[in-house]
Amino acid sequence: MPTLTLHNTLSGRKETFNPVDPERITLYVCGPTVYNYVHIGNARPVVAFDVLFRLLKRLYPNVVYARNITDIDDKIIQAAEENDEPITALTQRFTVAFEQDMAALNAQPPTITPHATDHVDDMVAMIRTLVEKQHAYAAEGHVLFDVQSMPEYGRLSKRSLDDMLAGARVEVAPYKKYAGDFVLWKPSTDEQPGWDSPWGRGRPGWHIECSAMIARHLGPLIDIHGGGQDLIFPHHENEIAQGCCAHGTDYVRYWMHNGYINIDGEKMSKSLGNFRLVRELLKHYPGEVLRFALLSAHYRSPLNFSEELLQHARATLDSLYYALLGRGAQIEPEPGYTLPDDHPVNLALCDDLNTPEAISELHRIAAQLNKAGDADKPRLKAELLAAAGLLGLLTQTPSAWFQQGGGSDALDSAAIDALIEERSAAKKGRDFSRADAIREQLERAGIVLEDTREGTRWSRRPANTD
RNA sequence: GGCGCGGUGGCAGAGUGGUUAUGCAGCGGACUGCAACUCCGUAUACGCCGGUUCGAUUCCGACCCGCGCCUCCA
Repeated sequence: MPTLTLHNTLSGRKETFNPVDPERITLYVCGPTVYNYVHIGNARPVVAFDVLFRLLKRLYPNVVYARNITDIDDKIIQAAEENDEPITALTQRFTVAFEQDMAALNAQPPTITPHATDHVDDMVAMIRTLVEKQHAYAAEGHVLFDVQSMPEYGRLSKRSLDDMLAGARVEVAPYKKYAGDFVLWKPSTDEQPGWDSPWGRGRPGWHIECSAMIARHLGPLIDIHGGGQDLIFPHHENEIAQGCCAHGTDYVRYWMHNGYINIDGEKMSKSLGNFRLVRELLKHYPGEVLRFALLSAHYRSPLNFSEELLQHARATLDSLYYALLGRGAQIEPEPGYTLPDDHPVNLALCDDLNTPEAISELHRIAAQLNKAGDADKPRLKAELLAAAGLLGLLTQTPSAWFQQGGGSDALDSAAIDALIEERSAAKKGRDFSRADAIREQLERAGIVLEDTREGTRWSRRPANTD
């Protein structure tokens, strides 16, 4: 079995992965707050950690992957108010939308999808423990975590308390003992959603849900916790504080954080308003193109998101699907093929998810397949499919890939086939001007023809490819 | 101000103490009725200055530039 190395934010370097229990690998990734459709930046961790999930399942017999749904939050309350809609209707709507969007990106569902509102009791219990252990205190209906009670606080984000407060831009609430203390529980007004607690009716702070749900479903100490770099501080730092202080143990062995998606060199974010919704992008590009684009750079690097990136991703997938399609008779992949452990794609992914390296290996296999004699093609096709499958790519049949799309006004395949037949007859009679006229006619409708030894085949070219 | 990350050929993007990343685009060929696909060949690189070394894009130090975080954010 190849060695899996992962970049750990705690140490700032790649480390060999040593699980707490090889019989039960535990992975947690921060999921969405469901008050809107998700943007492509939200999709990056989902796709990156989906590759990790697939890889871990290859390496270990039992992998438990949890990704939460944050369905209680002040932004949700505000959005529901603006829509004049019950909170649960709003959160259910966007939870379903999120799951649809991620499925379109070929991301496998996690093993567990815990919802924050199903775990308020767990959160209250955990907060109570923190108060008992004197890591938290109640003040004016709030409960706050006392960061000064934890000497290690700041270890993940590599900051001292003094450094953090030096640049603080936020007003300090009067009920805080110390400016860096963060909210575990806050009071609700009668209009706001709330739950009963020892500190009165209220609702949880943002960070406590992940700690409580991890403890409930995965245990006090887990193997891997992932998310975007912007969660390192404060969210994950505070999770560590809650988890370590409540359980008296370590919290997470390996912290993994993906880089940002940029637009024109600037971070894409909800607050800057320069985001691209996955749902919108899916109207113009197949989900696999978005997935490929997200995997074309290493997960920790910034990724500049642009039309050009997506066009390139589509063209590259075209070329890989061409290799699967072949140029003559259809090739059946060798049955029962399994990717060897020392396969370059497997090794690339085991090296901290080096997806660009893995993709370059896909090109190498595709080139071999294009050149191979008939005897070698089934094995190479099976190899390409298995290697790409580890990345969640090339999961469609080539003809489905090339013929997908086409709006309601597009030619149906029967009409296309009829024109192709007419063109073939014209070619046979050496009437090339008629044959070319049909090629041009179809081209205007977004259909590209290719002549092969086995006959003519067609594919849809998106109108926005220029 | 504090802390962190990064600067690779026209573009995207890996990697390495000494021999080709890879893809796209370019150039030259082969194939093709036209085309597409494919194949063969080919040019272009490691921000700047020092240091260590037989040898540095790769290690160390300074500098320049860009980006991010410092309690909304994937």
